[in-house]
Amino acid sequence: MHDIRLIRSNPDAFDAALARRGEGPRAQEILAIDESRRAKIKASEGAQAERNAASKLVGAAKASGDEAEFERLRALVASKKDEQAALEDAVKAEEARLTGLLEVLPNSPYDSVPDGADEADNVEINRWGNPRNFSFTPVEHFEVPAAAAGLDFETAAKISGSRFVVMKGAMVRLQRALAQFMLDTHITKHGLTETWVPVIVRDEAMYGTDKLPKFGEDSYQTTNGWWLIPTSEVPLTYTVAGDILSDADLPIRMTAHSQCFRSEAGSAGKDTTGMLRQHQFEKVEMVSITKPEDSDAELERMTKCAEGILEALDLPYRTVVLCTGDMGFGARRTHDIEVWLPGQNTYREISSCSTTGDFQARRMNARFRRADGKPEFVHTLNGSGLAVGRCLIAVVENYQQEDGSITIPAVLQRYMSDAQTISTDGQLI
RNA sequence: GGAGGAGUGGCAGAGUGGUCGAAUGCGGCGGUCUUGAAAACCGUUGAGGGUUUACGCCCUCCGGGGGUUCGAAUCCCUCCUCCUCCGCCA
Repeated sequence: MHDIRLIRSNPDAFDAALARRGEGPRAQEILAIDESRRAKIKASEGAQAERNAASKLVGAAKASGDEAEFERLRALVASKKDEQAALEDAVKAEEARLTGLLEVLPNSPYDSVPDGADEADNVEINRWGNPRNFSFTPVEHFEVPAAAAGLDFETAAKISGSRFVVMKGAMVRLQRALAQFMLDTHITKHGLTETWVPVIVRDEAMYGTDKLPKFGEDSYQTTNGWWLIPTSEVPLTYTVAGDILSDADLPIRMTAHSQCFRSEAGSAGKDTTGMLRQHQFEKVEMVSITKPEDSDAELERMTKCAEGILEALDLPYRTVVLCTGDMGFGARRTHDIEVWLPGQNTYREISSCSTTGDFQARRMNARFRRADGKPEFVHTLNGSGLAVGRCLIAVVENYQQEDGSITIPAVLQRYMSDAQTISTDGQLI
């Protein structure tokens, strides 16, 4: 949510930021409503003050036995009450209009974010590792025999439909190993606190993390109105909703491993083969809550945490800063990490780390207090560390062998009974 | 699922129709005392909004929403949350 005072104090900057995200100017319209809203607040409060004053005199008139005065004041209070009620309704209507406008406007990008229309305009800021030289033509993950032995899309379709998978044997073991390795690394090396959260949440949590009202169709809702989380960013970030934290509590750094659910509305026909884009997938998420002055450094730190996982797995990647046109709704700056997929002969997104500044904090009223200071909004950041399913794909494709087997990355072997290979028929050896 | 009970300031906890944004205690902050600290004593200490150059003034908030009343923390309705007991259950 945008800060109305900021818009008031610099409407041109607000519109300029919107323009960078491809939105038309809105400041004039917003400020007109704001002005009308404030005028109505003034009128409403004035009527309320008069009502309060008269109301105080009623008791005194009654006590002194002045029945005429008592009745006169009573009538006055009653009329002021009606007047005030009408004015207050007008205030609420204006506030609803204002909120309705603001809550669907995307966050303002930082100056450091490159302008651009789509992913073609993203700017690479880091590249690590060299894609392996294959003595054969590498194939996609679902075509690698050792992986194909454990991936069953037909059965998944029978149970649930398209964009689901049933995994068996070594594949699931590998996925579990990856998640464990990511969590353990974040906990022991990166200092994040492992957190376990609900995957079913209320409206408020979705709204507070800017998934509602605009992106409801991207997520699933239960019949009683709860939402299946599209990412554990939602429950993790919402842990601090409504709180006034002490500055000594910050930063808060959390990590969670959870199932994520996405309807993938609008991506029909995209990535339909394999398990790159699923309705249900696993993700290890990182969320940080910081003081405003610390969030830029925290984004760098978080990005490094995610990159560290890929480096430990010896998977080549590049990191890009998303341009204004490719950035998500709530982000001020986003780093995407793209892992090399030899089967697709390209880099594909495996992590996205964003700072929202105080955008989410305003929506969920998450604040902190410095010694002797007034409450201030925290900054919130979120990032994948990493998408487990996509990491599984990356391991399969990068570690595939000519005979159809898969070599297990060294750091994962201890999670897989010290096996070194997944054989062509899907056995650990 | 059934039956009860409860949600008040950072925390604990009074307040059951007006003088209550709210006693008291703890905690925090400032001060007196002290070489320093502790103790004791004194003072101070919620949030949001409107308005003002500013000092300040005004409005709202006692879990959320609605209602009764001249007047609501207090009465009524409703929702949410927590607790206790029973039932069921991973």
